[in-house]
Amino acid sequence: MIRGASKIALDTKGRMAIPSRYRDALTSRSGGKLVATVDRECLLIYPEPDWEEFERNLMAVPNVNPVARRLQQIMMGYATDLRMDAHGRVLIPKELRDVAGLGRRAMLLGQGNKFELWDEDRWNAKRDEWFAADPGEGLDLPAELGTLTF
Amino acid sequence: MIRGASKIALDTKGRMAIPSRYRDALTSRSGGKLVATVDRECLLIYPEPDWEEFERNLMAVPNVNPVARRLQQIMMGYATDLRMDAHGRVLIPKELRDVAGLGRRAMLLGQGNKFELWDEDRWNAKRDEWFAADPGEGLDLPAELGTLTF
DNA sequence: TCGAAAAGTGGGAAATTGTGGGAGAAAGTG
DNA sequence: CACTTTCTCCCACAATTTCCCACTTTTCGA
Repeated sequence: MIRGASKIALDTKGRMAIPSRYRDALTSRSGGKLVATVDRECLLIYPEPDWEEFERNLMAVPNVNPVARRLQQIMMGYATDLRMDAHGRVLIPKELRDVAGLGRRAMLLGQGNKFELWDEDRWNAKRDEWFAADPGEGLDLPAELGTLTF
Repeated sequence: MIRGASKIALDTKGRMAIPSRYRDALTSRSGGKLVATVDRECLLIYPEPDWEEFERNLMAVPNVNPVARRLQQIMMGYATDLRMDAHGRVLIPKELRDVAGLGRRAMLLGQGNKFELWDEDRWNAKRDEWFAADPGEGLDLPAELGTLTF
């Protein structure tokens, strides 16, 4: 499982060094091939096989529903192949950086089968907002959460 | 079961010595492999197998629910593998120290299947606040607490 | 109460990882 | 077709991590 947080820098060309602790796993899983796409506030970066699986599920959703259709358009539309270079870096295309508001300082978060890439300031704000929120606030917890023990 | 409180120091590199009374147990349980993540005000440090179990439960929660999604993002996103060195120390990554406000003096608390790691000042303040609070304040005790006898 | 062993702490230095930037190749544009 | 922009492949330096050794403090037994 991919996990862990790393503070990283995007250089002026938009390149990002994948933290070395992930590199071997990514190389053996997909030969270093990754797919990036956009989410609401950040980018998602999948090892290629995991993306393909998600893509199949995404496109299988009947798209007469306008919400489903738009999700497909955005996630598929922005999905871009990435390849690690010799130093373990990938180039994040400008189009994706713009959508996610990615500046020079970024945060890479492991999320099981994928990474999330956030602009650092945006992520910190989001996290603080969550921590500051009243714990009782989340009224509509899914049933599964009620039984979750830390 | 992991229990007990220890006052410990983080050195300038962010290393923390695991109290020796835990080391044998941790070594035999997981080869000294640990996973640290963040909670609201402190860090949580699990033996790797215990983390993996929690992780499975956490990621099994459907993440269309925004509360569940954010919990996953933060706990999974910050979950970082640690390894004890030859002296029984682990390096707490800067990203985690920053979130938990960990300075030089810290408090390590056994919590059954995991440790909590607090900045000492923050812990003392929290503890005093908790002791000072009106005992009847927590009105909606879960049923399980009602049957608990000290 | 002393001495030895264990535990806790600090820091040097090599190895690894992260970051920046040059220059040629390729692609897009008028 | 000439020109600009973007992409790749390098090399070089900076920062971090890891490994090691040394010293101080505490614990425990004789």
